[in-house]
Amino acid sequence: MDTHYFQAVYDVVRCIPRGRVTSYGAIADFLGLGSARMVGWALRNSILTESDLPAHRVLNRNGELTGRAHFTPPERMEALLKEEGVPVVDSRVPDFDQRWWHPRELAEES
DNA sequence: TAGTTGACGACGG
DNA sequence: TCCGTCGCCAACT
Repeated sequence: MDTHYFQAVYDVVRCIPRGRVTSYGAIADFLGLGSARMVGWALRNSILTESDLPAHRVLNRNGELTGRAHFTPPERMEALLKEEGVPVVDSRVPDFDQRWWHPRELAEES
């Protein structure tokens, strides 16, 4: 598969700090993909090709774990977040605002 | 080749 | 504030 932008998405996801989360829109915005759905596509594909990717740190803009259905088992996404100290209530991160991380911080660091 | 789908988000009523 | 609709664009059938 020569979809280079998939790799770009993986790179960003891999850089998300432990205990922090981000949204599909933030990644799409940072990479200039134009659509958050592209990020969803990349992440769905990552389940098959990038098993070590911390995809559980990517939520939708409401802080909901909309992608958990693609994990095996689905509870794994929630478990991984809790393991990192991120509270999950009813498939959602209550303090999403405070834990939200924008890829822009990555560019500012380097 | 064309139509449908999808782990989303912004906007208008 | 809540809900429905539309746009985004690549992959799949």
